[in-house]
Amino acid sequence: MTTIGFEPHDHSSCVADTLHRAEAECAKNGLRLTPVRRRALEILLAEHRALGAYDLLAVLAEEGLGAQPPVAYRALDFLVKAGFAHKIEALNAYIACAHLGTNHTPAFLICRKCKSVAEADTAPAQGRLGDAAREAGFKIERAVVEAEGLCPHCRDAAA
Amino acid sequence: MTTIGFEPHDHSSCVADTLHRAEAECAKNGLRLTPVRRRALEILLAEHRALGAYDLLAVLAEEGLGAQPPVAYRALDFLVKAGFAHKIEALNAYIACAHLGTNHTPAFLICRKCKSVAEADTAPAQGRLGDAAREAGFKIERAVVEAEGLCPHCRDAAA
DNA sequence: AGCGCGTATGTTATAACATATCAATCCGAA
DNA sequence: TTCGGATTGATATGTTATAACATACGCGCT
Repeated sequence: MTTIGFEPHDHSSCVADTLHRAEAECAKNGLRLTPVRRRALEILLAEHRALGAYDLLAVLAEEGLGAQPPVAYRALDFLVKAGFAHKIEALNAYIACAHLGTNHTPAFLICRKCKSVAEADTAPAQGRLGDAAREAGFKIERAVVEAEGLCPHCRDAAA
Repeated sequence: MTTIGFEPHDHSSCVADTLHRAEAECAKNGLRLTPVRRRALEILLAEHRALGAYDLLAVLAEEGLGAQPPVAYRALDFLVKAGFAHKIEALNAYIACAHLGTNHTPAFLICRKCKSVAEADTAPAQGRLGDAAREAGFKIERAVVEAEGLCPHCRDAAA
């Protein structure tokens, strides 16, 4: 699976594509992509960066889609549960899923300079972490894998 | 490297041992293990669980070692920077390092039931995550690897 | 001793992130 | 069409983290 986020790409189609997939998923699973939820996903999709709940809320509020924290948190909760977005624990922030539709365990590469975030896929439970867990008798249900550092662009700029 | 946290072990020596190593590290590197810092480390060491900054603060406050948030955050900041403690991002909480002195990239196994946390070591930058990063041209500086699930004990209890 | 400097602490206030609760409303299924 | 679950609206509050500024302490220097 490719790592999406740092490479140049056709972003408008990347956005439209994800929205379509999300709609299809909802139709299939009886979920409702309501206006707030849909708009929240669009806002997250607008950038390959993580947005804080209150950043999202600010945009929604401007558009009259709700002004209180629960509005943003409910929308984010829905998107995360549906697999349309992920929470970046190291940033307490949220990002649209870049691999929507594929069954995946996300891993993130977070640039500390420009704040862009790429979503890779590393199946951590099958690697060394899985080995360590097996050895300890631990049953992994969810894995958080986040790497912080410099993206290709900022790395070149620093050199 | 072994995974410390779930197995029965001589905890009082595990605590004393870590404190000694921390003192040695400080002496070697010109760091100061002041009363608040030392006590904070002891408090974290008391359990193989993660404590919130305010949990730590409550204990420190009881003992007259400071009553305001910055006291706890400064102590935690020192311990983390010195490598004596780690932050568990998925819990917004802190835990004493179980492998103090060894040069390591920690990975955590977090039991969602009993909240115990084991520290493993998986060198994630050399596994699949490292491969993905290399492929993307990303330079990893820090990696957060945290698995949530059931520890051996709670797993057995559930079955 | 007195001074200068850097580290650590004390204290207030506030920023940033997140959830509880309860009432009102929507919308599909029976 | 009415019931019930899902969604939204709104207020309040809980939790985690940091900004900002003042003060105290340790230590080398003269």
